[in-house]
Amino acid sequence: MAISRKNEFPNKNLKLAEFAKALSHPARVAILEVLAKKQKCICGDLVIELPLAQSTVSQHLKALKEIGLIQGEVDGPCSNYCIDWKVLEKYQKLMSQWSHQISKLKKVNSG
Amino acid sequence: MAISRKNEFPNKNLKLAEFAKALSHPARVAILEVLAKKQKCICGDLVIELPLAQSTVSQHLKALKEIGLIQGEVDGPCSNYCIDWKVLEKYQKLMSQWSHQISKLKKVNSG
DNA sequence: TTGATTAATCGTATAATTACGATATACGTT
DNA sequence: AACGTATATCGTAATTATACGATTAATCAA
Repeated sequence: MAISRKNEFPNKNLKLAEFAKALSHPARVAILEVLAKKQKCICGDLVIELPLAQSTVSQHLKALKEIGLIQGEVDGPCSNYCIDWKVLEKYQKLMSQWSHQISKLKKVNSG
Repeated sequence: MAISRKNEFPNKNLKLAEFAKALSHPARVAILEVLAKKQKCICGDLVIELPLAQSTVSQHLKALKEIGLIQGEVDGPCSNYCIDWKVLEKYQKLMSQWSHQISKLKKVNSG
């Protein structure tokens, strides 16, 4: 992809894009839904629910963890995953504010 | 990426992921912002505003066009781009509903 | 201690994304 | 007709993402 130019964009855009990227695969959307429903669960539960191999699910979990949307605590041989609501809500607010900002500009222009 | 498994996920998740993917690069977020502000503009205007080559901007425009978020109409040697508000608002609603759905599950579990 | 279970990581293959320059195409102007 | 302008597309390179099997590591049970 040659050298990335992402850093030359404003930080707010970067943050929004980061969140969007986390949701840009249906598996990660599904993982967040399952975690929200079950409050917490282990990787194996997700492997049962999703049409993906264990290693692939683990990879998606890692991606969600890396931007802070979920946390994993070791519990014996398992890892209990759960949503970090504070972080998720921060990103959701960012997305919702962006949506409103965009929509407001529409009204300004058409009015 | 081997064979994609995306089609094995529910359609609602696919649609959300599709929208998220469109916003997963800060350049595309910025393009939508500029289009919202200016109501419509040509590719050259965006090239001035963004730290990217003309061909790269054109590629991002194509991606946004392919999922229907923007439209482009030929106007002489230029192309006038504008947001398709109906489509954008449909996606925004999907995102907002998903956010609420997730947050509601949090309350159910913690209450 | 041996064996079973769970999940993270490694290695790897393939595909998609991002970026740019160069070219092609289309239109307007002179 | 010839030239300039605007942009889409092509070709290409580098990077990142997605997917899986195999291995490793860690824990628990017998």
